Amino acid sequence: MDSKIFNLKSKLEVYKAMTDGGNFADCPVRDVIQGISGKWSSLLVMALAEKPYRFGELRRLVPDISQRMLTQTLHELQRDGYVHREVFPTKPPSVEYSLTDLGRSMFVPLYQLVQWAELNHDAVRDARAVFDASSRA
Amino acid sequence: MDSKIFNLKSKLEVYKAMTDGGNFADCPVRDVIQGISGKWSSLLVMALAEKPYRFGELRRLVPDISQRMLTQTLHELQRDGYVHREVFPTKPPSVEYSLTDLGRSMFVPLYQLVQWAELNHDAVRDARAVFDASSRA
DNA sequence: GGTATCGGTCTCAAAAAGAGACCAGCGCTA
DNA sequence: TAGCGCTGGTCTCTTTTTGAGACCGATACC
Repeated sequence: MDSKIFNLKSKLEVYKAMTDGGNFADCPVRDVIQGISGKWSSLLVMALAEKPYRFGELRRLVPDISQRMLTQTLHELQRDGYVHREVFPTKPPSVEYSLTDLGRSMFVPLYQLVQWAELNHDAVRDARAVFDASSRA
Repeated sequence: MDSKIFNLKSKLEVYKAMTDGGNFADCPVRDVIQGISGKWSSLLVMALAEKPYRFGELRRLVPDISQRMLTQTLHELQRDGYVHREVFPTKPPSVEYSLTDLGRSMFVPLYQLVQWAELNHDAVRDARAVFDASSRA
């Protein structure tokens, strides 16, 4: 455990949490963050924050997700406790996905980040344009 | 453009923003979110929020990132305008990475999310344990 | 002359994701 | 009654992404 992070006397307690006091690999905060930073996770949470959706509805709502990844991402979100899955015994059976209390709680800071993205996507797009122009030169 | 999202009359403006009014594939907000939701992006931003770091320092600070992914992720963060890369003409040349104003601005909501993760990783761990136990049964 | 540091790139293998066929069970319709 | 579609998935195959590690030139140190 010869990590440098303790010697730095960082004032960012959360950063220390994210590194588990020097242990970057098996860190709980990184574990949680990586669970919600998947390619489709945040989008599905944003969708389900509005109202519960059924499997097929989500598939039509997000046309560019494969059925395989929709199943898998919902499964992960359910495993981590963000999403509740309920099967209704209709014919054919329908499955409804909804946010749990934990999911709604996580939605609050996620919403902040998405708001930031909405306010700043022009800046990011401009930065990319500048970068691409200067690297072509 | 026969998306269902407009018919839903969602009250979540940000969700509409994330879906670009029904266009899920080419949406600016999704574009920005996906740029910062990579496996290593948030961790590197958290590290650089503390202070600037050099390439080798980051590599030692995050031992489980490959040199290839460190290069690539820093490159993407620089392209999106979050990170500034400065080369110092020492022998051998050293390269310092630091957050830009845009990066520090994005750090604010990211920090909120990481704080949430720190406060709730027990709940997530418990949810996983319950889920795994019930799926083995 | 050998070895180490710097910040990378290159190649190859492994893992993850995407595309699309396929499934059972039921309702509808021709 | 034969066909077709809808449900929520799984299975297989291909393509993309990631990881592991060798290699690089220039320089400093011993």
